[in-house]
Amino acid sequence: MVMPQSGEALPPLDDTARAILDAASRRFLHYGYGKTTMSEIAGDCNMSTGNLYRYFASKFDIAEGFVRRLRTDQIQRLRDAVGVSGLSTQEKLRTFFRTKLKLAYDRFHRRPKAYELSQEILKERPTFADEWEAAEARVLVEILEGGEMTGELAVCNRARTARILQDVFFRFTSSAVYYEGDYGVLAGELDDVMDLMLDGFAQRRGRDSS
Amino acid sequence: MVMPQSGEALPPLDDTARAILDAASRRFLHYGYGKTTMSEIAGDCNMSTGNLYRYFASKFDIAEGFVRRLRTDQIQRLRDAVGVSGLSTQEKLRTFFRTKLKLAYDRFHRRPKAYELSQEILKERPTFADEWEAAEARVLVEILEGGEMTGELAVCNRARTARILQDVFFRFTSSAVYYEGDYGVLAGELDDVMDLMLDGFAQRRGRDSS
DNA sequence: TGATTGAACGCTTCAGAAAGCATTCACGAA
DNA sequence: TTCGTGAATGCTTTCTGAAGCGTTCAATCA
Repeated sequence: MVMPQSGEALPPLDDTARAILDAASRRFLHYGYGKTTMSEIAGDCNMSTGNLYRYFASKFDIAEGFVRRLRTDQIQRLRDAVGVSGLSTQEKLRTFFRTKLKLAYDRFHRRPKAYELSQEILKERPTFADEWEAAEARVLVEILEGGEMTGELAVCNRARTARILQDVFFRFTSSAVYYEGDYGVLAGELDDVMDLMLDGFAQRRGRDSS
Repeated sequence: MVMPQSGEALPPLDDTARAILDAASRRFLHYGYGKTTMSEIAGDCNMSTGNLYRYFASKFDIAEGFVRRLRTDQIQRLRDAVGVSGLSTQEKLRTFFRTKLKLAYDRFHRRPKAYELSQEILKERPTFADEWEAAEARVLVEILEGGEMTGELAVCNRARTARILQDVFFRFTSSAVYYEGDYGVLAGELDDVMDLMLDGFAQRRGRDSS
């Protein structure tokens, strides 16, 4: 088996690798990263510590694998949320960011260990963080594309527009806010921002078509 | 003399209090909060440590005083920047946030100790942080008022709009970004966001006047 | 009476020793 | 050749006692 390198895109996981990740995930969720030891993970899988290193380059990489799953799941949920039929492009954009806020807020309050670990990994591995942002941007670009096809939107540069959207809603995906903020208030502010945003798009469409 | 309580709005400072704050500021800037001792501050002012507590309730309150000065200065700079004559309302809004980004970015890189201390105090004293946000919002509200008077803008709720603006540009005032981000890139993204924002306002004005 | 002092108190930080843990590697089993 | 082991290694965290520092207060000064 090829030793996986840090940060590289993983091929579909081995059974053993998956077992390791499962065991580690359980422990990370209950006790957190710091309070989980490699021996414990190995013990849960009935193997020795040394063998873990045949499947993951380091403990931190196991954690990255854990977060990668969360991330994949989250992107999928976002896709599902905006994929329901009958949504206009504007509704899709709103749903996207509402859902993202809700998922982040819930995870922050209901699975603090998972949230904390995500933040840690995203901070230590900028590449990985970029990967996630890019994956989200891809979903946004698809929404924008859909909007252009139906004529609901006129966007000159989709990737750039996606980036702008991510900038604009940054506050609602930034942990600092979750400590204090009541969810309802946050969601309300998000809607206000979205309204202004959409008016901006409307203005641009109007200008282009004139 | 009345013992000042933590967090309360300070009356214009006593000469002695100002001397303490001056001495403390010098030390905070050079050595940081942690490496500055109360004896050193007292020594610089030719007084005993005990006497410091007649003017400030705690070391942390001295630091708050220090940050309060920075904040006041920053608000003044923002006012100056948007106050130059001949600026349209849209240019004022752009200037406001460009200036804010520039000030924060510069302080982060040129006076890291001051930046760090600001962050710390703002985190520990939510009330104080709110005060700052409110002061900024006041400047924004004034800009918006000006825009309404000249008919450049149509805003239904000024305070709320100011809040939306603060939300939208949150990313550019959030420290996480300064580590990595090149200033030019950040400023460019800020402009992109501002363009969309202003289009949103334009759309609303158009809709109202129709 | 109001301002100031500096020693005393107890919490926090720090240095150095001890323990624990991530990681490696030489070796064995399938 | 692949998978797996578990003791050895050395980095990191934890522990503990001592030093340092913020804070208080009874006493002194003007």
